Amino acid sequence: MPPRKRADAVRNEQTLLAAAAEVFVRSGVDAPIREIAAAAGVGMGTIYRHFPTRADLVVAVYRHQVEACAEAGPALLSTEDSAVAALRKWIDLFVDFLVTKHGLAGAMQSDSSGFASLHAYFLDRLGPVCGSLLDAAAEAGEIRAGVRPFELMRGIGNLCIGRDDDPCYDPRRLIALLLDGLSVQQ
Amino acid sequence: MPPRKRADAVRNEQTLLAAAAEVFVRSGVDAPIREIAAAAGVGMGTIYRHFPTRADLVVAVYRHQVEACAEAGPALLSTEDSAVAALRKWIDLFVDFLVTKHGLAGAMQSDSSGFASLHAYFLDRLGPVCGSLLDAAAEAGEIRAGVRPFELMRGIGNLCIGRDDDPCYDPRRLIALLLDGLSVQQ
DNA sequence: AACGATACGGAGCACTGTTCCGCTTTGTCA
DNA sequence: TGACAAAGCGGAACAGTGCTCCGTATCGTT
Repeated sequence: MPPRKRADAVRNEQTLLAAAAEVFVRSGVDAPIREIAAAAGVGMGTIYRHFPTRADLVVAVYRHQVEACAEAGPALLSTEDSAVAALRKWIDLFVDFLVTKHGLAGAMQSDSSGFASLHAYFLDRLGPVCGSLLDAAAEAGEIRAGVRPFELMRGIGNLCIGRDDDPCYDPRRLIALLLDGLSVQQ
Repeated sequence: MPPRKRADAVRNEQTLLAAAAEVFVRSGVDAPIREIAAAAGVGMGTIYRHFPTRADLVVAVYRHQVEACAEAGPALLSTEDSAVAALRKWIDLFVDFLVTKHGLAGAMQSDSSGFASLHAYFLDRLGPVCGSLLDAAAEAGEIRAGVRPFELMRGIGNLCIGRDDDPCYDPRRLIALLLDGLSVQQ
């Protein structure tokens, strides 16, 4: 059995995951390793030790983000003033996460089978969370009922496609529109 | 009206197109500029003057290859011993060309409209050439009749997908099989 | 406290895209 | 033909990047 990991190693890994996620959102998944290292406040060697290839890092960030996103759902629901506010904040996190996700798809041209399993994991983990946020907001009468979580997630995902091509295209603006349309009415 | 191009400039452009095509086949469309320049026996500055961006170069090579491929059809038919030999050699050229084509698709993530028109050009120009080779071989009784050119081109194109991923995957071997199957029988 | 084992940092190397400018070749015009 | 702009060429030089390697620092254990 392998010896337990050193405390600083675990700490660095967490820091890296968080920093890389931020950098990916800001500069895309092709951001220079140096930039990620700087953001995390570690040396490049540290990154390469934890994540030998870029794909390793992206995958790890992906899983980490799925987890964070999943945990944020209930947390926001108990923190925010209204269910719809929680939903909005959650979707904000979700959009950040999609950047990594789309970058991942690009970084995985070869191993598309591994990607499929990650995608399944993503749906299983996040679908219920999104569902409970929707339910809460619907029960509170803040949005219309009957919106299916997978539908919404899929739609938001699609709105986020191709964001790099055109700096004038801001998915968040459209998503905001979508959410406004969700508000109960008619 | 712009002054006529200098003789050495046109010569260099042709040399470059031919050299780049070779290098693309050997090293992919992401081959270093230096490598292409060396293969063509010119300086890097020359490449950048003729083709400011990599996409420009790839597109130019693409058109050049389509043209060469189209002209090679009739030429092979009159040079080779049999129609089927001409067909085989032509398909060999065609496969080389597909490398550029697939690389092009990758290099054109953004401008997909331009890509579509190039693809149409490709079909219009090469379909009839392939058709006449097939007809000649069929008439000579060297292959079975009834194979549609677009079908064959499409099939070969698909066999060439994903060749970089796996060094063990050699599309030409499969294509040879396909051609053997084409030989008249039954 | 002492001492391996483990992990860290970042200088250094290799390779790449891209620019820029002195030099060469070409075409033209007297 | 010879001279002379203009057009074109080459490749050194710069900047940015991935990745390695090893001296140093930190950790956990005894």
